[in-house]
Amino acid sequence: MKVTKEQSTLNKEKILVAASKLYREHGIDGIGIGELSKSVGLTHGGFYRQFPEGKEQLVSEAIARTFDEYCAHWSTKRSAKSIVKGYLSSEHLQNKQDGCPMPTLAADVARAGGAVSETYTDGLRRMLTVISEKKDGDSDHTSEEKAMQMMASMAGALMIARASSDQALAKKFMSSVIKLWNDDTTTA
Amino acid sequence: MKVTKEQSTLNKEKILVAASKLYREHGIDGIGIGELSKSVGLTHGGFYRQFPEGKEQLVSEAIARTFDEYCAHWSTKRSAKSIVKGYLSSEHLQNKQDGCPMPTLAADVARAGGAVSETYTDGLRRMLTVISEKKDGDSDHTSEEKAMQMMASMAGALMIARASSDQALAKKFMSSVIKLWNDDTTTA
DNA sequence: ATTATCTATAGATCTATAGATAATGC
DNA sequence: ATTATCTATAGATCTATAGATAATGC
Repeated sequence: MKVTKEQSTLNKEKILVAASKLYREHGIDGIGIGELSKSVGLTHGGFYRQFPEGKEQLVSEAIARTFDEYCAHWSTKRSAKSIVKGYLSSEHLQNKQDGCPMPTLAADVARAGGAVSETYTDGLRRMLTVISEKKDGDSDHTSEEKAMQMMASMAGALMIARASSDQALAKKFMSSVIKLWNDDTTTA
Repeated sequence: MKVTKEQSTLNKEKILVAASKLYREHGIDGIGIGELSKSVGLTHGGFYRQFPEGKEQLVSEAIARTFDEYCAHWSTKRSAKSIVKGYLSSEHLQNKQDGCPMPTLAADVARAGGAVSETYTDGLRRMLTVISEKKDGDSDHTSEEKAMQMMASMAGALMIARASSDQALAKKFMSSVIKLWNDDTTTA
């Protein structure tokens, strides 16, 4: 039953990766410790050795991982505009589990508060930093204010689009925000 | 035990009003039939006569009510800009239970799908209509595209602000979007 | 007689813990 | 000897249903 320390670390990794995806897909309350453990081939009893503080610890660590991953994805993009275009794509619309943690988890985090909210806030700051390092018009960086406007409008549009049962309406919300930043001429 | 038909209708109203508020505050999975019934002084057994199709019916009807209420609130505002200002206020930030159903419920609805998503989509369309009837610069109405951009950016900013444990960061997200629409000079 | 509500309960969850097990790592 | 995991279980939920109750409304 006992496994090597290396395997044990690997098991914790597997739990975090699975949690990160499953929380984005089904919400923080949508997945229990039992189902999560089973999804990586473990039982739920052993979970509490890996996460002695229980579910809140798991959620915090999984959210930190999710922002790591998502910031790394943005880092590969050349400009803020290309981030917006990729964000508001039908690929991202249909794929919650590997997508941005804002439209999927922000409401859950607002309800959870505590350590979860602090980890999340740290992730938001990291996302802002990534955008602010992108070029914007003449400037070699994007202002914090504009980065915030972009994040809010992208996250809102994708979240609304996912809630809509009307695909045409969903696409209109997404393309309206793409257009907002394509037609934009300010360099704040 | 049996009450008058009038009282019975009133009881259903009370359940819907309570559900509308509690869902915005705690999420759709955050309140059970038992707790909801108790909050209006009923037991959960009688719930299924009022809502024969169960929780999904309740959620759909409660969401329709929420949009009714929220659209009525917007209708009292003079301009699209005044809607934005009221939306991104600390009052709205702190008061989920009477606030807009986009930042609180859109992610839950995306997960729920089905009839809930259809009711929600209808509500989104009604919100668009209310904004589009507001003046915008020279024009006596606001374009659908601009209404969508406003809704997405407002909903995103408020949702992110509520998830943030840093109040200063929360306010910055909100004021960035207020500024986006105050500095705006286009009339699409 | 009809029916709105209540009581009681079934069957599935959920988080968390206790103690057993068995392999690692000293 | 230590410890990562498993088994079993406690105690709280959750949605939903069956049948009892008692007041309405014919």
